[in-house]
Amino acid sequence: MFPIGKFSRISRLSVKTLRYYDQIGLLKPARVDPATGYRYYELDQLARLNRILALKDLGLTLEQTAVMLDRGLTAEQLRAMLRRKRAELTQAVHQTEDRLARVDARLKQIDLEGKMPDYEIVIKELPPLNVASVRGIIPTYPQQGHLWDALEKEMKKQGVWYGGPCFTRYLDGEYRDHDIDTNVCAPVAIRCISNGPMKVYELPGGTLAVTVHHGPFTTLGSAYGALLKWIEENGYRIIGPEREIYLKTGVPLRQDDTSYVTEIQFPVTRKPD
Amino acid sequence: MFPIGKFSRISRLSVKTLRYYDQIGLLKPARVDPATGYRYYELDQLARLNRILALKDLGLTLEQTAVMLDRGLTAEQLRAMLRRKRAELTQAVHQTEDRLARVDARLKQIDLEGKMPDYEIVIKELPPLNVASVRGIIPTYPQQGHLWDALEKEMKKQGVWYGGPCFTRYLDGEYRDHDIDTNVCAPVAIRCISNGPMKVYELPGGTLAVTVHHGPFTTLGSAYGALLKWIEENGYRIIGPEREIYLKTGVPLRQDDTSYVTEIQFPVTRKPD
DNA sequence: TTGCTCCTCACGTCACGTGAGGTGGC
DNA sequence: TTGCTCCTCACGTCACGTGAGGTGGC
Repeated sequence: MFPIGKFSRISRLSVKTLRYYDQIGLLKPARVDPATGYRYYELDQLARLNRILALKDLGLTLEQTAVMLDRGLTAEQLRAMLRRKRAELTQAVHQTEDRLARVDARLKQIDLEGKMPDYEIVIKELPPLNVASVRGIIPTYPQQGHLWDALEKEMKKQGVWYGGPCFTRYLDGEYRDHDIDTNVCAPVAIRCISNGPMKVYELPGGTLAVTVHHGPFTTLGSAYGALLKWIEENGYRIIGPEREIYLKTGVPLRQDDTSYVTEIQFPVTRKPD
Repeated sequence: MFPIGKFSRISRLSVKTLRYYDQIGLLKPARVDPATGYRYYELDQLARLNRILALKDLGLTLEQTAVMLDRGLTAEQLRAMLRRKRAELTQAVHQTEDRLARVDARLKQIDLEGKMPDYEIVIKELPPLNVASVRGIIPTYPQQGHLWDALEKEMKKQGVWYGGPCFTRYLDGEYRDHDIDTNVCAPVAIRCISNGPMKVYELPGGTLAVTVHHGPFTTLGSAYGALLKWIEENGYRIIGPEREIYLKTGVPLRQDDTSYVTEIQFPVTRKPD
């Protein structure tokens, strides 16, 4: 019978850890002196302790470890648990590798430009979104006013309110400086219906690479440039039309208003390695 | 000016998160109503928020993020910070991959044998250890009694006490069944000196693959087998003589006492990928 | 007035580590 | 008696999430 200190030296676990394992019922001492509360362990308990450490080492939580040790698991349950762990770990490896790639991209950029980037890019998961929208071909980017007018008119007619900031989607799938296939959108509650040029549908959710541009529309190009470069350098691939979200604009709309705020979103997916 | 709920929807961060960032001073609202405590944010703050998320995304803690944003860091400091992060992440990837390999080894084993292994193997880091020891060539493993006698005699003469369980090291570096180069050791406090056959020295610390055998010395072989198999399968390499630690023995020593407990340790290192 | 939004505690998470303050055993 | 070991709280960690209980604004 070893008091906790000796058993700690034998097992090379801290006394605190042994007490904690006692507390959560993972490894109870063989005997506890009822008068003093002293814990006494047997060498036999090293077997269980080693099993605990081995499972912990595989990445199981202490609770999962307790379950595995105390409910006699079948080989099949064991396999299932380990397979789940395997999937988790594989994903963790990928996530960390992605992160590493982003750190590397930062380092490279600092070496080139000696400073933090002008645009911060973030990956976000967005839920699906119900929108009312109007689609049309516009001669140049600034000339989309009539699409907005048509959308607003129909929304007013149906008495529908905006459920968030409006945005435009560019559907060509490549950069064009004229005759651009454009889709102006307003988030709405679900109770409005397609009518005339206005279509109501659900935009699917998913993974988006996002940045925010503070400044006039005339300099939006640099935000696009930074975002596209980032997507390329970090091993993502664009899988759908981008969205340009007008977080702050004004009436009348001016192309060179420096107080405007615009968010750009590209749906992306990781390139396979 | 947006109250916290609207700003939450724009930034796609939870209200709780925004309040938390306020609390730790990472992102204060542009204005707080002194009467109601209501928080109000400006769109301008999205710039800082995105910078925060981007740095968090690289794996910095919120505290490190705050440091980077608030102390104007030089490009050099920035680089240093990111390099440290890089090293951390690289190590994390390796650790997770190792873990994955261990889970795979388990799965394979379950497929083969349909159960948990008889021996649990754990990797441990041990500190250096001062030992008194006697070395000699013994005809077979059980015949090491005279080495122990010599060690005990000299320790008694110097009045030295055992500082932990005794152990044997086998120095041949390969398996032999006769004429084994053997080193019997007792941990001691530092204040004893080499004399005659007894040598005092410091055993270096390091990484060891460890298992515990519960049973007689006659079946120690299966513990060795399991441990060596594990080392092979998990991509480690043996880099020194193993230690056989006698956690529980008896007087007189019996080869077939089933209550004995013995720990086996192999110094190892990861094989390079 | 009714909902909705906002507020501030307080507690939980995970696997322990770090004291503080006190007692038992040789 | 002096050290050493052991004990039990209580609190901290990290980045929030989850209520409870209450108030402000339209």
